[in-house]
Amino acid sequence: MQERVNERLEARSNTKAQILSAALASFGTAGYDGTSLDDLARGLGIRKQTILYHFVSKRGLLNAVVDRCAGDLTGAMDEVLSGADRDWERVEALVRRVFRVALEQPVLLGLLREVSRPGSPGTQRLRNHMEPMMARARVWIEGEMDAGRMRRADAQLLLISAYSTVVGVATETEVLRAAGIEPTLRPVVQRRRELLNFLRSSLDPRG
Amino acid sequence: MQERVNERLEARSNTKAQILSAALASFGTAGYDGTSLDDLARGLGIRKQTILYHFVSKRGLLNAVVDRCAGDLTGAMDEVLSGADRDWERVEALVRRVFRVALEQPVLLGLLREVSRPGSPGTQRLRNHMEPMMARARVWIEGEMDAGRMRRADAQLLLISAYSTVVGVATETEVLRAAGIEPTLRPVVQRRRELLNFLRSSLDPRG
DNA sequence: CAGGGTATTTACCAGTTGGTAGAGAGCGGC
DNA sequence: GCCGCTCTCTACCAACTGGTAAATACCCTG
Repeated sequence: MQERVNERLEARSNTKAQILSAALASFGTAGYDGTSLDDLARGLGIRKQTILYHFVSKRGLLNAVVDRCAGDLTGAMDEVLSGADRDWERVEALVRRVFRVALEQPVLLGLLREVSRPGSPGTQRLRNHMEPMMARARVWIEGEMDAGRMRRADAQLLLISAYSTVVGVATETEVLRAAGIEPTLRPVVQRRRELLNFLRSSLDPRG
Repeated sequence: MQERVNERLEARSNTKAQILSAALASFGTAGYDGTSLDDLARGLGIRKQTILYHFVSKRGLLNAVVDRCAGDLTGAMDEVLSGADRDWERVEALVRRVFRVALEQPVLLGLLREVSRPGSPGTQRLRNHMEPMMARARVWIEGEMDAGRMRRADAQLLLISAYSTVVGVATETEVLRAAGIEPTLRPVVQRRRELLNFLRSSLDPRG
């Protein structure tokens, strides 16, 4: 009995999850306006109304996609902020963890890029998700500064710079592909190193 | 008589130029798909068909906008590459000149961002414009390397990294605004400094 | 088997999209 | 005065957009 119920729940979340991941890919590559619900449905072999049944409206679909991505990101950050790493090691772990998400889910970067555009629907929603996490990171960093374990700097500006670097990776990957270069890890790793260097020189008291 | 002709030519290029700059702003902020010709025309107090008369199709309008922006960029780079600066000074002048364009025309950054998206119409056209200039810069840099005036490095990857940084400035400015921070020059200048540091450490033989 | 929730479908719609056809206005040259 | 060129307009359209309403298939429970 319970087994049956699980089966149905799985089936439900299967369709819903498929829509969600297809929408993520489409929003991230073609953009919100460039995504048509009809095309999306056709690609999945279903009817558009099935999408609307699960997500009410196109906007609702975007919200769900943003929620999922923001969850992945804040989840990853949360993991590190609840972990054992301390001081500079924690900053480094944070950066590496976020980059790992980006590498595992390249489409997520595309969405982040799309949704970072001012005036884009979803910007506000993403911000609502990220703000508490950013505030938490900021408070922690400023605490470290007060304790003398990190050099004094504008924490918020630092965070924004880091965020931009991550989103910039998306752009760079695309430019690489446009330039006819097979996307490799190299530039991404280089970006990560640059960011770490920048943060170290700004924060690490030994730096 | 000639005066009259000039008047008419001015009038023509006036309307056309107005459409062009309005389209640049709209494509750069709302995106290509998010831009409606009707809205664009309404904003200019003209009819959509006037736009289509001048640019044949929406795609043609985008092409014209991309052409203009690419012209501004390659023009600026050309200026430096034809200038008197040599060796590392020339690299620095190049970076500063491109950043100046970006600061003078923030909308241009928005378009660059929009058009950098893979699959976006206009990507190919932008590439066609930028490629010769990039190739020229690359050849020059590699020549400097061969002559021992610059340290050996992957010139193409360096150029792409630089390009991404410039486009990243657009993203960053937007993120700043989204974060409620009045956009100032500071982060832009900081990005420029970072890029220059990166290039110097990669290229300058003096370290 | 009857009833009820869940999921997916068909049928339909009003508004908007980019684009075509063609008329008219304003101008200089003959 | 009329022609021809450039420019802008009105009128119209087929295709597509996101979204509503309602029918139907499916499955579990009673």
